[in-house]
Amino acid sequence: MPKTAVPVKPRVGRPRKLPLARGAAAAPVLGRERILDAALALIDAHGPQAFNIRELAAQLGVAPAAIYWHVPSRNALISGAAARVMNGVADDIAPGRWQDRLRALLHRYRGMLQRHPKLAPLVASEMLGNAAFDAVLLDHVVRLLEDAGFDGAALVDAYNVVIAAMCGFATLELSAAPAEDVGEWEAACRAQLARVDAVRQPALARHLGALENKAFLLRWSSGTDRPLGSGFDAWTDVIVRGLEARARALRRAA
Amino acid sequence: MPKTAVPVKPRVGRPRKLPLARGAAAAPVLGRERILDAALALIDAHGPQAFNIRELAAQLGVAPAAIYWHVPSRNALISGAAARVMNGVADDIAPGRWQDRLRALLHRYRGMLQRHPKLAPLVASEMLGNAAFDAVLLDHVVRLLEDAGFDGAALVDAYNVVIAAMCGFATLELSAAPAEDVGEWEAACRAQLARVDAVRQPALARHLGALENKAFLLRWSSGTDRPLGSGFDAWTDVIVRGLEARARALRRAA
DNA sequence: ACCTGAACACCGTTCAAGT
DNA sequence: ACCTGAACACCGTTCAAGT
Repeated sequence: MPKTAVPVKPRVGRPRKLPLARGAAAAPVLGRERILDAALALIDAHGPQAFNIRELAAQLGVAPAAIYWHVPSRNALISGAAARVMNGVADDIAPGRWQDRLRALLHRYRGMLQRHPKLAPLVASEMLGNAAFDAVLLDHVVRLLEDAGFDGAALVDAYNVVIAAMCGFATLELSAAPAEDVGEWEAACRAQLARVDAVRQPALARHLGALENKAFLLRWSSGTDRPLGSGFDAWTDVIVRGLEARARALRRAA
Repeated sequence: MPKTAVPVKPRVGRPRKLPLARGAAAAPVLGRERILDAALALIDAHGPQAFNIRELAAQLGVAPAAIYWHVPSRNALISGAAARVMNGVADDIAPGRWQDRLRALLHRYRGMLQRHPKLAPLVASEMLGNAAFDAVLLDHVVRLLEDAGFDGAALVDAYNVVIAAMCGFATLELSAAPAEDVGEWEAACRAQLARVDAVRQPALARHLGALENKAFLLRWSSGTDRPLGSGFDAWTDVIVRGLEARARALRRAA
């Protein structure tokens, strides 16, 4: 939501840190790092929708306009906070079979989202919107796909599969319900469940008891309250087995 | 971003359509349907971030406040528009092997997002946030999983896998880059690519040419301009093969 | 270099009042 | 029942001015 007071305006841009004049030390009370830390804390607490610069400034004991000397926009703050969370997902992944490394990667990503669930609906889009990707992560992915036997165009496709697999399940699992009304939301979900027609949706009706509050679109608790652990294990299992089978099939065709 | 003028206020609620008094026909110029149509058109055009009620009202030739007689909030408008897009994804899926039906489902969902790419970053979260799920879709999913041999808790897990698979790839593929600056964005991406270190990220560097602008996190064109068709085919292939293999493994263990 | 005060141009939402 | 006018309480962002 870009609301510009004056539509036509030169960009702000990051200030380049000039070396301090010797002796004259102007204590930099704010600084980009401190701002991003505080922004991440606020977003973790109330979600990106409710995040606003005036509260951030108050939290930092500073005038709202001060933020803009270090960061060009609210969006950049959200992206920056998301990037800070993303970085390091792929560090310290133990060597081993490519299957195990892939599983470790998926678990790492999910763990990161579990620590920052409010970011779940954003990370996918922010990941793309962020030119600052984690090169270590991508190198890991490419290497494990080489080990799996992919190459050339097939490796590119498999790479996209892995990235999508990384984001896919965890994002859905941890995206929270609308925080507006708690009980009202649960009631609406239960009402929908009760409306399932055993005649028109027989298969669904058969398994409704098992699915209730444990399945996407049929649950009201979020992934933070009720983790879908076995579902996530199934997810990694399907991805790994699928990549194995596809690699075999491609090798056979070649 | 709930900004309430008066924080404590009773809810608005949907108006119940009373039968018109005979003769006295007050032409209902607005109506929930017409509003949602216009809202969807605006969101398709400029994205959910830029969507605002005042423009919607202007588009409908009406005062902004008039909207609130039919719809309780801006969020409800976005959810409603998203729901309208979602509905019917699973209609007219041809009978056949469960593998083919699953593939058809994934293609349907992607096709829907391709027609409404601006909704891509939302649909996942709106799907969850929306108590009005598409029962036909869910019944389809459960039925094909029964046919694949899943049952009980394993079926619940597999169900979650299928839903995540449906949203996973297409959402990433069609989530657009920040619309702010076009060329600047591409330049930033290219700069990142150039910064990949052949020594520290050797595997990534080896395939960088093939990945450039064709892979998640390494592309600047969106899925609307450059569809990742072969990547999506790989995705469905991996999911189907993975589910096949998992079903076999579970059967063997039982 | 870094921050403040005050303003501008927007918002979503409400409320009384009209018809 | 349905819509308008006008207001309220917020926003992000800018700009001149301070230090």
